[in-house]
Amino acid sequence: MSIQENKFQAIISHAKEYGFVFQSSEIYDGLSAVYDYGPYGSELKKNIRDHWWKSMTQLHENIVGVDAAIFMHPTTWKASGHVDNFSDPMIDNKDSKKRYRVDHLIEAHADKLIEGGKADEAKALLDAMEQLLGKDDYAGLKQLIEDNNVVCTISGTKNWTDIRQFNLMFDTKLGSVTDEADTIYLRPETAQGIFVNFLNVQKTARMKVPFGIAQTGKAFRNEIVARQFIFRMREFEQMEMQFFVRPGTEGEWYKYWKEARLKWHLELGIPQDKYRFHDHVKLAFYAKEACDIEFDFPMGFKEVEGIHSRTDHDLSQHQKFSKKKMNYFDNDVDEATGKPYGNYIPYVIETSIGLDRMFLLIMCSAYEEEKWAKEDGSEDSRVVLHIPAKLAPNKLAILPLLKKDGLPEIARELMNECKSQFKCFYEEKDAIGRRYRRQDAIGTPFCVTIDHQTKEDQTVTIRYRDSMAQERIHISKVKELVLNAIA
RNA sequence: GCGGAAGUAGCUCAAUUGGUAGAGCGAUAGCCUUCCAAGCUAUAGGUUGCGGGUUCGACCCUCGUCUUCCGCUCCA
Repeated sequence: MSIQENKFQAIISHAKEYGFVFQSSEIYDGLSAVYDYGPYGSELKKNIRDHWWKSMTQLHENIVGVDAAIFMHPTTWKASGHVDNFSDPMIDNKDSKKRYRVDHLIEAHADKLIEGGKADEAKALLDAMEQLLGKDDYAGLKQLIEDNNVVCTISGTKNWTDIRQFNLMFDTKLGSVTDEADTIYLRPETAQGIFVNFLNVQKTARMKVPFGIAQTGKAFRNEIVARQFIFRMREFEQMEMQFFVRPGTEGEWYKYWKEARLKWHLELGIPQDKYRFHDHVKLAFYAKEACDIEFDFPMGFKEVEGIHSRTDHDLSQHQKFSKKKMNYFDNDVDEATGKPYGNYIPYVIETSIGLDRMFLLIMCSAYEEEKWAKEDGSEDSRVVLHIPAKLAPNKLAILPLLKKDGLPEIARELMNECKSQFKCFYEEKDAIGRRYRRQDAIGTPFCVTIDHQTKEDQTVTIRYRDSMAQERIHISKVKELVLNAIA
């Protein structure tokens, strides 16, 4: 195992040990690829979400939010393409370990038959396949594969597993009487909740193109292999913003958001060399341009965020399936014609970031094991999370040096003054150094210590997490100092 | 999903060819302490992942199962 993988394991252990992330339902042996956030994890996650939300909606006058339901009308997913594109029967060859889509496998075999001059057999095979696929008869399909001696191109054997359905989407029943219930899906992406509300939002918030709609929320995907901790989960949270633009301007807006989103990451103080763009070469059929922002995780560069130029595909699809006009009337004057741009379906630039991946990014970026020599020559060490102050679960730890002589009372006063402004942590137990270490381990950027001198001149020691430096400041300056750091 | 490895206290690990589990750290409650972990005392915490089998007796042998890790496979 490499050093990098060891570091990843250490981060996962640390996340559990200090109440950031637990495996779901751990007392029942866990649920694969599902995780829970603990006390500090839920704070950090909320802080990341809030920071993103604020940077989108508060700092952009032309972006507003929605909070669409997880349940959506089933037709939504027909329109989006998720029903048809992500529910394929799959089969594995046990010898080569290669997995095939059943239809691809049989079609490839039919092609070979045609090459061999057996067009009739090929047609019969494909017809039989269509029939069985239509009935979802997997046993029949497997029989068909075996009867026709379909072999794996790699191993050359026909040692097949049973056919399994791969469904990207989870389904459930709406309605209390199951018999009469319709199948509905847990959304596999939040974006469609924005698209179906496009006109509601545009009209009620009186938005003019170009404008954006932001949303954070849970999404659900059945992953074939879901590993790597919270990087790939079955239940996860997205932070998406769909930006609606006039057709023809999508290129410049794509460029704008590509730069703006990277800037958002860098402003958190994370080094630029940990990031890179990955421009998609193979584009989805509806996309004009697409790229990922990748981060250098311990397991390599991986996607954190995607920026996609999606044309008018989604809105057009919803117009087609819902039979409701998705037009926007643009009153701005086109200089070329001297007339308003008029009616059109806007094009969309999407920015989509995984909240859980951003959480992992922060943890990986922040985690450090430090070692140094003390004055007496012995070795000292600590584990510290250099979480950006504005995202840290606790902002300030308030620590009376001794739990007597009136020091706790002064500390409590400071606590009461600060706790409505930002998250504080109070502790009077154990040696001061140990208390500092505990706060380092959960990423608290500031500790303040109240001692006897505080009683004389109202100064306290403020201790900085990253440098471990200490300085004395007046107790009345503490709140301001922290507020400035997290603004 | 396939193959390999592993599962003992919150964590890291012990337990002599099978004789019904211990330590350190951590936690909690005190004590002592005037500014960077590892001072003192006490307490809590384990049907040895779970379920069968062999045996007088299983943490140890065996089968199944679950979970995790590694490799492969899949991934709008």
